[in-house]
Amino acid sequence: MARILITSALPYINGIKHLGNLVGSQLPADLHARYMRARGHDVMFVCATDEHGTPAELAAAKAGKPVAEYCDEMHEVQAELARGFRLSFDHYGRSSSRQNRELTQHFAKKLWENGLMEIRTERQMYSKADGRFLPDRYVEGICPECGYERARGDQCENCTRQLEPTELIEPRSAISGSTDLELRETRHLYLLQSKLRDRLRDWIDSKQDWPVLTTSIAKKWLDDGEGLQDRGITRDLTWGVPAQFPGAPWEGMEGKVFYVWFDAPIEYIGATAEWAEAQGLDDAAWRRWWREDEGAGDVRYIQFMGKDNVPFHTLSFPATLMGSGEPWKLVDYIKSFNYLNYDGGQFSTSQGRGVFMDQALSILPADYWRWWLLSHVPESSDSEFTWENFQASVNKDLADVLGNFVSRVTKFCRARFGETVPEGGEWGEAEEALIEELSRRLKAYEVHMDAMEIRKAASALRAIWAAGNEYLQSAAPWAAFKEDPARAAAIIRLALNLIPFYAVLSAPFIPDAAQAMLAAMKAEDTPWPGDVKEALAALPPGHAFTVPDVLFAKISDEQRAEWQERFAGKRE
RNA sequence: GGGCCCGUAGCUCAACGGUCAGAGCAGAGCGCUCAUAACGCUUUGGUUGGGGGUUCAAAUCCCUCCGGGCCUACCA
Repeated sequence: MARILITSALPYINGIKHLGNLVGSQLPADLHARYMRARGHDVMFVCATDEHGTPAELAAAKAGKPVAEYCDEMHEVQAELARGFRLSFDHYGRSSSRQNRELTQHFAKKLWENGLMEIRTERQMYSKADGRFLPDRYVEGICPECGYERARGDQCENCTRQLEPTELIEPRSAISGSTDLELRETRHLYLLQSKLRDRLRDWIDSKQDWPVLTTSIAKKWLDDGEGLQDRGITRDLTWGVPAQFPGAPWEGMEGKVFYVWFDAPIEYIGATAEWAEAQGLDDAAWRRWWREDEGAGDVRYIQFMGKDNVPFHTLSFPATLMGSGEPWKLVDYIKSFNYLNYDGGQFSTSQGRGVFMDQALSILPADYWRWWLLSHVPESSDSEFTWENFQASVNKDLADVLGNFVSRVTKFCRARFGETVPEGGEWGEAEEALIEELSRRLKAYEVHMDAMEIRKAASALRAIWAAGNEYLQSAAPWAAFKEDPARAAAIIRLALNLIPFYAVLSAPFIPDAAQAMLAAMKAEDTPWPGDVKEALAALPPGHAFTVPDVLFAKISDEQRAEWQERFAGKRE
């Protein structure tokens, strides 16, 4: 039994996420966690809401609430949606937790002691009307290059030129519109990543099995221009982890907080600590997942994230862990994803274009979305959601191939033999051939699932479902029943046994339907199949079952058209 | 400006430089009738964005053009 630590990129607290966000980290992470648990491994799967930073403060202000209260509410909303999508976190934490605050300050202390931080003075735009320093992109003005009137302080969207906020003509606050801005000096802690460049490069170079998408982004940052840059890791905000610790030697850091990108990944550890507390366990329980000197030596750590998150996970966070000088567990494998597009364009939170997690669950059960999203996950390049494709995939794969298989088998048996597994008859060549085929396909499925090749795994799973229909068609129990009822009984006994077999294999993708299949067959304790032949004899003659309700209803053309219209843009 | 990625059948996607470029869906034909008008079998369909080059051999490597996307470190 292996020990596997799985983390998904943290969803930002600010608002409900769309399906592109879901499929880019949390959903594939859940698939892997469920699969590994099913294979008997010891899994720790954590995620959390990422709650600090300027956007959270602004969103709270817009909602007219104190930021802490806003985060309390939004955390619960996101946690509920995660449950709705059946994301099987061992713990869904919060980056604003006590545990994360303590860990973040601990790492800062160690980095300072190890000479990897320093205080630098810089000048930054301050808005008197807003009473806050403005991050570059929160300063707007006229682009000095092209005259575009809504250029941001980091870059002009129109001509793509990179800018400094001070270059903008008639600069104003993007928050209030106020033009009462001034440059003020402010002091910040910098993480001296440049000192860790060689260690980071050696570490990246040792990861031969990482996808190019991951290593190329990391190397770009390591080698581009003057190489890896030092990063400011504090901000002039009130909401966040105070840039302090007892006895901190940082004069002038009072009232400042750590930058959200510094404390957010530390919350992976924090969430595990929160888990221990919630379970009533001591610190050793979580440290055995994270400290190589306290039991994490045999842990395999896998991170799931969108490609935009890669630099922080290949460089910044490892720099924090390495720089501490303590034996913290570094990631072993990073599974990163491209983007999911929506019907010819991008998902857009601001324009309400695309389907958001709450909306998705309001129109269809989680399994429909899970199946489509996972079987089309953007692994090798950006992929595309269209309603036509969604409807076709769900109707064909889930309703026709799998759902209808369960229906035809259970109903045939009920009509001819009653609601118990029939006895009599022998397995012959057709059954041996099926077992051989399923053994081969199961092996392929496991190989792809182990390798996190999700689309290939989905395809292999579908082929396993289809094999049941092929078998039934050629064995034709309805014809055999007229001549040789015992033969029909043998066929149906095998077909009934395929249902729990399918349920167990499918559970990582479609957990609710799998549960319904197992419940109908009264076989909730079915384990992952070792030997296919044995697995298909698990339900003995005389075993009672029930005919389940329709597992997957089809999506009609009318529904598809309505949803297509409803989610085209401009969310109310 | 710099860097990276992508472009393959009507659609969504596969293919270590090496058998006639594959699969699912859609389309066509046949079969079956247990089932959610479901299932099975057969089948149509591609000058791999254009052009050039390297090679015994190119979807794959190189150059170039066209089209689309991403990143560029203070949104996260």
